[in-house]
Amino acid sequence: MFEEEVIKVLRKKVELKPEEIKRVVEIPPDPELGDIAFPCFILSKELKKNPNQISKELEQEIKPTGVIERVQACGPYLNFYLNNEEVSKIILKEIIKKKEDYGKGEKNNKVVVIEFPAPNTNKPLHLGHLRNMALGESVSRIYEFLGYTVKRVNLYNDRGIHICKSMLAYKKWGKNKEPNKKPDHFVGDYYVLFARKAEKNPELLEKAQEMLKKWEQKDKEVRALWKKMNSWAYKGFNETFKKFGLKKYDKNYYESKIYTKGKKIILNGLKRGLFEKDETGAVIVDLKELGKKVLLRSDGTSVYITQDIYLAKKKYDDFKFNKSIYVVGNEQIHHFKVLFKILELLGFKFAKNCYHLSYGMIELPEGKMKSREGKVVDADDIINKMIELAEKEIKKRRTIKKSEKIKELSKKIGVGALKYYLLHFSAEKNFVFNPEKSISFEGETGPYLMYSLVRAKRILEKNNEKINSRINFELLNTKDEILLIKKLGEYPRIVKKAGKTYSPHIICEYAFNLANLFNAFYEKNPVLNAEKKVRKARLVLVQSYKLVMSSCLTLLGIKEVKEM
RNA sequence: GAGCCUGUAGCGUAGUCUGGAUAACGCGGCAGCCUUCUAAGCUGUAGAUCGGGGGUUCAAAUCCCUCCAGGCUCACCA
Repeated sequence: MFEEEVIKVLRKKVELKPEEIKRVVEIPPDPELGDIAFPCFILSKELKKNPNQISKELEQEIKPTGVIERVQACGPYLNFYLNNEEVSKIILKEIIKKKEDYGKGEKNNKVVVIEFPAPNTNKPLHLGHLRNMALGESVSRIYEFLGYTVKRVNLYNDRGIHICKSMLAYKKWGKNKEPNKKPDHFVGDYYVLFARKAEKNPELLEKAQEMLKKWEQKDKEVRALWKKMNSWAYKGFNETFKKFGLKKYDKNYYESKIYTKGKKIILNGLKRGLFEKDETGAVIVDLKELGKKVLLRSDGTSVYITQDIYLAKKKYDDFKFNKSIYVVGNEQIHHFKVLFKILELLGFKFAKNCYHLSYGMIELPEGKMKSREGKVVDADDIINKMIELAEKEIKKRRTIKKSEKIKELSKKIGVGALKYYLLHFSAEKNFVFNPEKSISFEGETGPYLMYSLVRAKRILEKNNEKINSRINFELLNTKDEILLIKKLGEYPRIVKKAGKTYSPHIICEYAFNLANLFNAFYEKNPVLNAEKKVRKARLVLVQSYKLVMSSCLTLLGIKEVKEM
């Protein structure tokens, strides 16, 4: 917001359009070098002058006004120093006034549909799903914060050969048992059992195929078993969703209900000459550089992308979205390129508003995760392990007596640490997860953020004065205070950027830097014991920090604690 | 064979879109800081030919070309 002031001043002295100035002005690498810098390189060609000389001349010509306190040339850069008191006043007043709404976008009427994590119902969720969910939930929250209406949807891959495998194993060896553990794990055990048995008895696979046929023919018995086992899976998933802190889904889609749909759309496309039939009778589309793709098999049945085409349109019919986000791993990049291209070919205008938010694989120290071989990090296991570790940490550091309180705290801290860890990488990166080393509670972590917030809350709690922004802003004049305030001022811009690039990691980084500055401030600047006027001023700063950090944590899906 | 993604201190990352000031942060090293609002914290210090090589530019981690390494993918699996 201070950039505009600088642009205004520069426009009067420089033959550049405001957009051109806006493009080149930057924040100096070191606060000592000022608040905003104008690099003079772009002028040197036209004026045929050394940029160092230009900046010197501009320094002489420009007189400080308003929030601009000082203008100084430094080599080819013209550095603008802002008046700290003015800056503090503008930023802090805004935060205190808007409270939780600081940084929020205006409510707009745009709808964002976001789909995640789209699990298969034959086995429990794993660490990859948690990355997916952390991303999906955070991006949802960021968009809500920016003023959009967000519709969270899930797609259950609830039919197919993989489901029949667990079903068959249960039928053969399950003895009609009811789940004696978390029900999705119970189902998953039969999937693993099937894989083990099928190694020696290849005919089991044929049996599973037969079962799938029966399922398709709506065989009563098979369908009943299918319903039963899927309901176990859903029950288990919902527990995990809840434990991981996902908000409710607005709509669930089920592959079993849509897998034959979409055929109409394809046949219609065929009629319009968008697609063609090959010699076997299959409907295909030639997407040139993206390759060819079968849309209907020669026997007229649908393939996976057929239902995706249907679902994309269904989502549009259901929500009239302005944006449709798919949170899906990077192994499906090509699939989504193809899907979106086909939607475009079909003439759906919403095609250009579809976005594949892809993310990288998580590997284990010993290599890739493989669910069939049991080489996976199970979602529930890792969540529970994190909670246990958090509990250990609490007991190490604090003496809290109530075990209920410890439980609640360790849950929030453990899950918070996990979420921060999963979100702090940029999404496209693969990373190796080492259960022993990866997640810590110190340094750049979720608990670090939570802890700094606890410190702020504690100060506010112990204070019994009214906090209002009618203070003397000049009193907030230490280096720590000024840096913290300026960082707080960046928040609205940061959220916008995170939304635009679907990047929760930008919030992570910002929140960490902010907490870092707060901790530095906390260390050297006593609040409650300060002289009255200074105390009042610092309380406003602490309150502002609390509001912004709290907001960051919400966007990351991390729950706050009162103590830790 | 082709396409996409990744490669930055011992380790883990940000910065790359939109080129600019001494390449930023965490972990781990080393040296300090708890009679003061919770030390899950703070301060200082060492540590980098930004995968290699070329090019464009006044200026390249960032743009272009090429090579190397890892990952993902390339019509009737989901």
